[in-house]
Order: sequence, then structure tokens, then C-alpha cells
Amino acid sequence: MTNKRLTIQIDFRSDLPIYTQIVNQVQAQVASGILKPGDQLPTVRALAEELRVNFNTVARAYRILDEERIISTQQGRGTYITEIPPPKVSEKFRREALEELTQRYIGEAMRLEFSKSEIKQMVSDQIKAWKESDESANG
Amino acid sequence: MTNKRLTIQIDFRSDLPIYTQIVNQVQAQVASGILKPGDQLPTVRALAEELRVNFNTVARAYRILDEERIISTQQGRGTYITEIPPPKVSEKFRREALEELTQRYIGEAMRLEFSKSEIKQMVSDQIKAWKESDESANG
DNA sequence: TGTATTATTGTACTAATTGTATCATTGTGT
DNA sequence: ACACAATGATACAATTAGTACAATAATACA
Repeated sequence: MTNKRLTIQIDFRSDLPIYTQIVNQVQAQVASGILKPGDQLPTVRALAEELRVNFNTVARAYRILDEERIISTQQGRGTYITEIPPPKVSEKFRREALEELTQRYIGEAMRLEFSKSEIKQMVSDQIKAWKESDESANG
Repeated sequence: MTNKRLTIQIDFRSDLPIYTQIVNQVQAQVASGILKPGDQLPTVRALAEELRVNFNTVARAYRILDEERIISTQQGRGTYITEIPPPKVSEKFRREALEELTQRYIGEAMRLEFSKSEIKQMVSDQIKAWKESDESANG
């Protein structure tokens, strides 16, 4: 369990800077329990290579997360999820993460000139058709 | 596909201001599909040098296109064509775009361990709360 | 066991690239 | 001369990349 694969998806066209996207997604995964206390995150260089960004960009994200006490970075050792997640990482925050994700989705759908009812219908349909068997990536 | 060469022809004797000519030609190339969503435009300085104009003139054109939601500019990163498809694209293509967008959204939400009902509820709530104030940005 | 060496990891500082904001200059029409 | 719009010049801010460094761990070797 030392090294679980951190799944981060970067949208290089997003309005959000890359380092913000990393922060948000780590926050969300900690909040939702995907990342648990003690889990080691990839090294700044490893994650940077995977995301094809400069390792300083990852380091910046890690520094922000460190300041928020969500992770603990130690020079020469690595980066870990803190043992006592701050109250910020809570159900409230978990909900905020989904809100942000949802707003981004709706915004993009709206720009595609879909109506509200069309969007809701599509979400409903796609959720119904969603295959949970894809969750085999869980460890 | 990072940098396709943007062909803009400026007529310095035209009645139209340079920035208007840039706006018009980008609009036309987006409408005709020459420029596609996600394409990165030249930097304000690069295009300015190519056209032998001041980069603020290009920046002005980009700002207008940004306000029209045709492009998205991000300080420190660059300028991209937004995900608005040209109106002439078929309904089928439009629907496929929404499907893909929706699946990606649901996938991310599921990865954060939100339940199907939570997701549907959130979409419903956020759509209800969605601000139409975007429409007031028309000028 | 102890110590030197090397590798790995995060940090700090700086540079480069990008768009933004503000004001000055130029040109045109009245 | 004046008013206004278009363009240019300059300084700024945000993001990302480059380079060198420091702390820790792992290894080699006496």
C-alpha cells in the first residue's frame, strides 16, 4: 500500500491553472477517502512526468496542499497524506468539490448550446447506463 | 497540433481597424472549421510580430473574441479556441459531444465516490441555480 | 559498526513565456 | 483647436520552466 497510483486528470485548456487542478483533485480525493492518511503521493518529478508538466508545477501544488495541512512534504523523504486531516477536508468540502465539478460540466454543456432539460436528461441517461464494472481499478 | 499556423491577412489601407480585421478573420475561421475547439492560437506577441502590428492590437482582438466566448485566454498560458461548435454541425455530432462530456463528468464524480443519486441531485440543483446572467454579457 | 558515497527527494531562486492594464501618441473628422 | 478612436510603448502580473541546492535515505566498503 505504499504507492497507490494517484489519478489526476489535467485539462490544459481549462481556465484553472495546472497547479490548481492538482490541488483540487488531491483535495477531493482526500475528502472522499480515496487517499487515506499515510498514503504516499508520487514524487514531484514522477507526477510531473506522468502529467507532462514541469515538476515545479507539481511542487507548487504540493506546497499549497502542505500549507493547508492536507499533505506533509519532507525534503529527501517524500510526500504523504497527513494523519489528521484538517476539518477543511470534510463532508462540506467533499460537497464543494462536487459542486465545482458540476458547475464546470454544466458550463461546458451550456456553451454547447444544450438546454437545461437536455442536460439533465443526458445525465440521467448516462448514469443509468453507467457500468460499475469499470471500478475494477480499485485496490 | 499544438500550434497550427493562423493565417491572417491584414489590409492596412482598409477602413476596418486592424483589431476588427483580426476578430473577423478568426470568427470566420472558427465558423468554417479551419480553427477547431482546443486549437491554440499564436501568442499576442507572435501574431503581432507576424502581422507587423503592436501586440496590444492583437490583445485587443483576443479580448473581444474572449468576450464573445469564441476563444479563451489565460494569462501566462495562452489562448485557445473554446469548445463551441460551429452552428452548422449536425445534431448528431452535437449530441455525441454532450455524451462524451457527460460521461467524463460522471466518471470523475464516480471516481470521487459520489453516488448516482448524489450526482443527479447535484446536477439538478446546479442547473436550477445556474445563472442566466451570462446572457447579459451580450453587447 | 561506522563512514563515505551516491541516489532520491523536496526547496529556493531565477528566467522565460504569456496575457493585462495604463497611459501616450497618432490620425481623422468636425 | 478639439474630440474621439486606433494604435503603440511601457510596466505589470500570473503561470510555467530551468538550474542549482539541501536534506534524507540507501548503498558500498573498510
